[in-house]
Amino acid sequence: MPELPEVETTRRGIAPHVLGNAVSKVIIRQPRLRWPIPTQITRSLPGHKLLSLNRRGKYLLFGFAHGSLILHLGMSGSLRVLPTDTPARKHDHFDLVFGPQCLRLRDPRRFGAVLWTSEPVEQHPLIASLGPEPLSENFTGEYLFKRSRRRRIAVKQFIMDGKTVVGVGNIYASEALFQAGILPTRPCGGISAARYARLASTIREILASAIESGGTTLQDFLQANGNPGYFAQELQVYGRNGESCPSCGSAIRRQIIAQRASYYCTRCQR
DNA sequence: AAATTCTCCTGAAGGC
DNA sequence: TGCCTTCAGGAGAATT
Repeated sequence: MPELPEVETTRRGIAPHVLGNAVSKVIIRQPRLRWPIPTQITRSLPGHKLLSLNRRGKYLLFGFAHGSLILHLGMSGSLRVLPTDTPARKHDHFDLVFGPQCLRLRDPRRFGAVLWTSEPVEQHPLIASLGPEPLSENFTGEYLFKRSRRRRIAVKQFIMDGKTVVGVGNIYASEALFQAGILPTRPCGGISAARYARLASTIREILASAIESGGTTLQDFLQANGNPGYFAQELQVYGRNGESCPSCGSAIRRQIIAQRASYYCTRCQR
């Protein structure tokens, strides 16, 4: 599923194929994603050149002179650059056609989104309320410490909240907490500044290294084979219920926290 | 304000 | 083989 590193990998993968090119056509096969795809873009986009392709959290932002297309991959979405005449398969809901090549959105579970705004994109409600980028300067242990005071939710929930920091999904939350030695159920408001400093570092490191080796995922993406994530092998605790902790050897535990499967070592994480 | 629950959807996996 | 049930999951919306 697309986590922040995979969205970034996607962005880097498709950018050279579409940036600077003019949209020739927009195809909406299934408008019912998380929100309806605005049909106006079939009329308003053709003829316009794609000027920028940025990422904010897990949102991809396609910049045009007269507005921005906001795209989210949800949990099963993928984007591919294909020859425009490639027959659409099941779940291929949306095409942005650039002459001979098209950008195709496939999303079996339809948790993704395609939206349009003619305002500055950072003012869009979905974007405006987002927390800092985990790889930016603003994201520090001190920030996490301050934001968590007088709150009681589990620290795992806290770091998965997009208002706290963007891009930390269920998998990387478990991994970062393991690397930081913090119990995911611990109330966020009682964690020290020193431990948050370590957590901010592990979040940054994990996401950065995931992006770093995103090339492999990118290739799969270009090969259009819907391959599973490269990182499955790198994961220390996620999905490893009952297996031994790579650090101390004791059994990894699975526990549902806020309706999400969470994995941790009861010995290494306090 | 903060926390919790609900919701969208489909494919995979498990039970019988 | 096949049908039915359960579950996973990103994140905004609704509710407490």
